[in-house]
Amino acid sequence: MKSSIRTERKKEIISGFYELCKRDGLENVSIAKIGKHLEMPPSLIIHYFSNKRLLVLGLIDYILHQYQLIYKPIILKSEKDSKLDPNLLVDRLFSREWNLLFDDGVFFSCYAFTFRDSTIKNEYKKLHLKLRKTLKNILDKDEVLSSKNTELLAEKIFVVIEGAYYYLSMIENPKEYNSKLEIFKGQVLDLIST
Amino acid sequence: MKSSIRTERKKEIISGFYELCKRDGLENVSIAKIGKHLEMPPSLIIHYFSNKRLLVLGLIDYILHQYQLIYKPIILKSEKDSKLDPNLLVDRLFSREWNLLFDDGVFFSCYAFTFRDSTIKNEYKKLHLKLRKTLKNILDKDEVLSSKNTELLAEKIFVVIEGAYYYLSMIENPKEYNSKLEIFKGQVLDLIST
DNA sequence: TTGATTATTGAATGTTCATTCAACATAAAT
DNA sequence: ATTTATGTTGAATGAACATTCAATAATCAA
Repeated sequence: MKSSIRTERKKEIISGFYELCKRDGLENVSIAKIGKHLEMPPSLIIHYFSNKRLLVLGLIDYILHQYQLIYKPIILKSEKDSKLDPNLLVDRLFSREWNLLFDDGVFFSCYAFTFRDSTIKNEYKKLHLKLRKTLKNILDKDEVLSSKNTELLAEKIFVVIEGAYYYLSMIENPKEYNSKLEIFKGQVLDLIST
Repeated sequence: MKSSIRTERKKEIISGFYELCKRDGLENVSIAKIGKHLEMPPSLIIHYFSNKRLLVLGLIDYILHQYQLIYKPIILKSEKDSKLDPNLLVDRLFSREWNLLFDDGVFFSCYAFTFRDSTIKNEYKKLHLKLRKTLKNILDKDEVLSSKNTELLAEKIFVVIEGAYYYLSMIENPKEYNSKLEIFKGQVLDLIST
């Protein structure tokens, strides 16, 4: 199929774009650089993404997709089990897997676009809403919790996760990282159990 | 004094740089554009900041300084009062003043630099540490709280504030904004009172 | 096999970029 | 008054930029 070449190439370009952003920063990556990195002429990149704005939109799409993947194992786990194990849930919510899925620097650079592009802002919002709903569904499985306001609870848990993500991404020392991590995990467990 | 001209000019340039970042995004601001905006030749900008990296460092310095200003009224208030009023503290911690002090887009663009520049990362960390200490000092004023682990408490409060800042910056609808804000305020009050 | 569509190339476009430089202007120090 | 340091200007540099275009190659549908 011809369209698969197109799809594959687009993926390849975005992935190369992402790698260079990781290395050099979003503001230092040009179409020419991506071309050199992937050994293809810049005109081919323009052929698939007709201008740089669309290329950036493609990158943001990629980042948001990766972002979603963090929650996939949590969803799968909760589908299997009938009962909620709070400790396991919290472990997964705070797993370091996101560090493997996408680079923090690229993430925040993309997030910054949110403030000047309402299309991008809405994509971020849509994703956040979806993730909170997922968490609410997981919480609703628990007999004790389901009698409470799980929507509110999900909101409170999320703000800790997001704060922790921002905060922990600054810390390099593994010991310090883990001690902070335990604090935030405890904070979420307190929310669930009270 | 001659050095005051230098200081004033440097301030003027950073402030113009900041304004353009707000409007066009950090990645779209050039030295030439700043020059046009301030009606001065690009060579004068290079005269004060010898290259673009130093210019960006100047901007980050400015942003971090503004960031700090958010906490100034809280510190002043706590110096005056001998007793802690939790509601007032929370109101001030979540005041919308930061929106006046600096633009979210510029803030996150600068934050993204953290991941590729350890000098910048350390500046951010230093500031965070300082702010947490400030909060701990305020909490220690309270007789009841001072018997608890206020350092831990400050950590937990901060992660909610940082998460809320990230989260709320995406929400434009004032009604939605305020309802979320109340949730997070309540979350911090629960931390203080339990 | 032919014709149409898509993939790929490389050269060319004009613009903007950060930075340098030499010249001149202003103010401070002697 | 003269020297010295700093402020300011505008022109010039070459590199890098996004994007266009015409030409060729590969793949598909008929």
